[in-house]
Amino acid sequence: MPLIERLPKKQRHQHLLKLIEANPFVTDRELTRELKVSIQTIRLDRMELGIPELRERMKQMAEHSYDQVRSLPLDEVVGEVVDLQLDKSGISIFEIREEHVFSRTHIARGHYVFAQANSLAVALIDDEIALTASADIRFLRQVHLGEKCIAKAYVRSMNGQKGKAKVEVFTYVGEEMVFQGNFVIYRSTGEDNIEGGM
Amino acid sequence: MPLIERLPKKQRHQHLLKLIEANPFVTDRELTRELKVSIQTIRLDRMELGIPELRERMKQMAEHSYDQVRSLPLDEVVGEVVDLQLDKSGISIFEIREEHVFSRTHIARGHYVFAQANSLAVALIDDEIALTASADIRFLRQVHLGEKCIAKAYVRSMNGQKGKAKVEVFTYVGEEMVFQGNFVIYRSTGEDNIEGGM
DNA sequence: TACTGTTTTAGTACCAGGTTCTAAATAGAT
DNA sequence: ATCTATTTAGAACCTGGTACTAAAACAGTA
Repeated sequence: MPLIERLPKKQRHQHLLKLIEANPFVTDRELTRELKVSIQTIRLDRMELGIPELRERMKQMAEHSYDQVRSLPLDEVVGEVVDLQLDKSGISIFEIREEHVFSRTHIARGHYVFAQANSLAVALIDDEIALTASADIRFLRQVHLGEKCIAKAYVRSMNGQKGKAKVEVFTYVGEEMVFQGNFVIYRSTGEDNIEGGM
Repeated sequence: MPLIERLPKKQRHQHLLKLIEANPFVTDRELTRELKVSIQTIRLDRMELGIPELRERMKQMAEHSYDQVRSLPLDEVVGEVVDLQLDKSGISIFEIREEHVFSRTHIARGHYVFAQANSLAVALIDDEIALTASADIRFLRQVHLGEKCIAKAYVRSMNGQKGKAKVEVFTYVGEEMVFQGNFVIYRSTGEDNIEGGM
């Protein structure tokens, strides 16, 4: 019953975990070359650590991405739309996370706040294709990591079927307004009447 | 040489394509039950249609999602800055890919084009912290899947150390201007002199 | 030194989900 | 009937494993 000096195994386990995390596509055989142990040891280690075999790892990744892709169409909108009255008004919520901020300052990058507002403005328009033509925006104060942005959008005008819609968006964190934007959205009812737009 | 009535095969091919698209995780054996043909026929069909085996499909999906995750952290700046003269001008290139477009129309979502311009405008300012205060933007024409956006930014004015910088950005696809924006960027030289900004 | 227990290695059988190849059965048109 | 395309069958082989048995190598200790 060796009490001391049983570290190499634990160290190998750590090493193994790192190797597989670094490259989930590595086979057991490739790992033997890296860790200088037999393939059986690799397999025992994987069992102890609960790491599934290569094919299972790939399957899980594939299923994961498939689920994501399935839900991506919802991602045409940045932020979660919690209320939507087409051609009238809408509300969306967007939480600022690690990936949305400048790592140094933890302040949200402007384009995410813009993206939320833009997405909501576009979603509001009940039309085949709705694209942003122009926007006039103000960032009123910085938004920080962890803050929840609540964007409220209102359609201010709608001219005809081949026209532009004006949408005003206000984004709040709590009581404070952090962003304000006036969007002009092109609404094409199928025709090629767009001169510009996104 | 059967000239007529050779449709069942083509129909089966169509059916097969749809089944695999609907569920990429289906095995050949499962497909035999759906299509009422032998497993060899399924395999011949897959070959003719160039559809890889289940494991290869899963591997490709896994690699795809892995690549996506890998490339996300590079996103502090949207687009690749290819030229940068701090406080003067800069150029960045951004290729519109699948994940940047509306899946239905293949037109780029506006906020990506904005993000490229915004990122470049911020990168241009040689300061500790640079945040977008406001912007006035125009989307001049749609940008489509596969197009390369070349954004050129110029600093138009700079007032003092605690001031705002005005940056003008033009984005082109080839010769065509697709976006134009006037950004006001706050440059804080460490102090807390920002009233707003991203 | 011999005994004990852990750890590592080796080897075999087996599995899923295929590929590759050869060959036979079947269908359809002429 | 015959010719050709299509479909089916079967066997050998592949990868990257699992499951299991068994032997060796190591360590600590009595």
